[in-house]
Amino acid sequence: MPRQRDDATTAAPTLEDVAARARVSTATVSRTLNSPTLVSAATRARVMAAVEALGYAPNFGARVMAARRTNTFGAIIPTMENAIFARGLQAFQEELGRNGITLLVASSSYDPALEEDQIRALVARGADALLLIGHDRTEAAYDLLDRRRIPYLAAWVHDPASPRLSIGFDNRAAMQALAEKVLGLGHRHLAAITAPRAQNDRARARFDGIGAAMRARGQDAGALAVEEMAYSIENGAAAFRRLMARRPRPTAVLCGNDVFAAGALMAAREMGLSVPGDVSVTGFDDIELAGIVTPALTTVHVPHRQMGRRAAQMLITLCAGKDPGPSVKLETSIACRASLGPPPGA
Amino acid sequence: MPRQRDDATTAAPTLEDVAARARVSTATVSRTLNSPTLVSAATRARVMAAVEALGYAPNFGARVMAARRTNTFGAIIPTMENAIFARGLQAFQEELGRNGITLLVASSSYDPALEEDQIRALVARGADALLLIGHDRTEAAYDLLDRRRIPYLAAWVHDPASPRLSIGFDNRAAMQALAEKVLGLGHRHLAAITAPRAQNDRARARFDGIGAAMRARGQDAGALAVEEMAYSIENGAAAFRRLMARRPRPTAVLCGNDVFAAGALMAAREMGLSVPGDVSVTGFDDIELAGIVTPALTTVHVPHRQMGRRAAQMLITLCAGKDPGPSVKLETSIACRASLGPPPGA
DNA sequence: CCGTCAAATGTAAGAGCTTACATTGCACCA
DNA sequence: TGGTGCAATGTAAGCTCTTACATTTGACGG
Repeated sequence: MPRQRDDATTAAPTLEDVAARARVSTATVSRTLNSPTLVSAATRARVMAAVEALGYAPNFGARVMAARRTNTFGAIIPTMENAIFARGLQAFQEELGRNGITLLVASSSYDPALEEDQIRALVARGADALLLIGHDRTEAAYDLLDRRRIPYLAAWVHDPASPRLSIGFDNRAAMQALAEKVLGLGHRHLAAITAPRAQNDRARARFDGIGAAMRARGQDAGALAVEEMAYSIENGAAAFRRLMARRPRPTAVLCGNDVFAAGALMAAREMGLSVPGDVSVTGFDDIELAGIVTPALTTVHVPHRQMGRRAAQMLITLCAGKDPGPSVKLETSIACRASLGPPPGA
Repeated sequence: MPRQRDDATTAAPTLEDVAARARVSTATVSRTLNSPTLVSAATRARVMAAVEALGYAPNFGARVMAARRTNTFGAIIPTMENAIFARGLQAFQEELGRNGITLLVASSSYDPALEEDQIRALVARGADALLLIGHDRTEAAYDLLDRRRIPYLAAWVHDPASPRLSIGFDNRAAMQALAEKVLGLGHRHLAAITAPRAQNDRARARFDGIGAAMRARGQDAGALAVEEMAYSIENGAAAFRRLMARRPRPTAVLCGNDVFAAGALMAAREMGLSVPGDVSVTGFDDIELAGIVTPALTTVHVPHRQMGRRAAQMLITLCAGKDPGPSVKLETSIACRASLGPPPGA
């Protein structure tokens, strides 16, 4: 079983190499690395010296196979391109780090099939638990997760109707509150820019929130002007231009997230429209961007960092086989900034 | 932890389980999955049915151990919090995806010790190659990489003086060109907001570029007002405020990246300063943000996507044992937008 | 009708680690 | 001085795959 020495410079050193050099058994080396207290100080020093000298790093695959756990969590987010998930994920990672857990991140491009692939990849890599976004995914994905008993948690959502564990906020109610505020200012011609709703429960919920607010005021929700596109600044700008061409022209554009809203603001500037003088614009998520653009965005503030940190804690609890408690509903608030005002002539 | 071995319904199905169900040997199952052409159609169908029925997914660790390669690349970026690396990384991932390679991402928080840990983690996980940012890292990190013969590539830099393979641009020359443009407009009191230079060659190079431009014009580079902080909007704003308190008050603030510049713009607005009327602000990187803020940022445009894509290609070539060619120098340009103008009274 | 050869499949040896269990050695006490 | 018990260490059995090599099967030419 000893490896050939002729390629010793290329091949990674193994436990056995370290053991040989430190003149102990492989078990002792393993213990030195994983449960130092079981090893005498003298031996420990000898082993560490050998590790150092050889530049040894344990082979992860082998370790996983033998130990049957990885101390690795996975997260699959829809996109890394914009900052929607950045802050939450950062907090998630920090909390995991404090607990000695490594985070692997993959992105699904808002594509359920791709997400399923990524879940499979992460599971195969031995992720002990997964953080996912929202509840919308393929049956096969849920199947895999349940079958393998992989603990997982849906973040960025709180849907009382779902039996699945989640941490997040009520996207629908939050958007409804914002829409009610807009309506309360006297706006009668609303428009929405939403992400494709078919496979995105957050987008769907947010959109529905607008309709709910309109109906609550006795308005016809069917009168809402809608543009549906993938999240991006460019798309937000394009959608805004099209909305401004409609008649009656909307006096308030409610965007599915801040990225859209930033695009809308850009388009407005290009078109020479004043915000909120000619038209109001609102966002959702309160990412950093929201405070930077001019005018600053009125948007739904989401407790990103808190969500990330608590998600980590819940998942760790779950992994330990303990009860993480029920799904967590976080509170959102409306960040009132300059982009929202009364309709023109009001 | 989660999976106990005596619980058949919980344990992940193994190759052996699939083999038993399909009434073939484990070798045949493995071949069906990895080299389907070696297996007859009938057998293949039987095996696939078993795979399906059992929800089998190969154990990555075991596969790596046996096959000694992972088709996984790793990337370690300094931060995920802002979008500096997002676009390049996305392109990198897309190109890898086209080649059947999975990307694992980790972030180092601009901390070399942490980066070293992350390198170790990724290498242990069997990353076939690594994408790193810049050339500044610990000796130990380079040691590990060289020892294990892990192909790696430094991106976001092109330092002719470094023998190490890289793809990127000349940060120094790019910033120098921008600074010369600023000076050409008549500015005489420059200020800089830079990231900590000690362990960040890009920040250092950019900063040095400003000094070079000043000297080239016969100015005293020592007169440059400097603020050094970690990249963040908040810090950019704070640094800007402090710079505006200096006398003589700078008429142009050159920021180490667009995030700082966005912060500076915010602070200027709060202070009632007009940009570029009272003070000009420039950025670096030309991330999406640059076009969104008001006024839009004059900044150094970087070909993010091209860099990401070509980085992937080079790394793949390197992994195949072929010659990736020399380090690649990409061209930057100056994106002239509204935030830069002549100094007041000029 | 047999030998040959290729295609299809099987057998079994690792790959590097963890850990249950076994062994050793030594201090301490009766 | 022999027995006890514990701390330190060793032994070796897996963990789940891939693949070199071995075997089986059947078509086909002579």
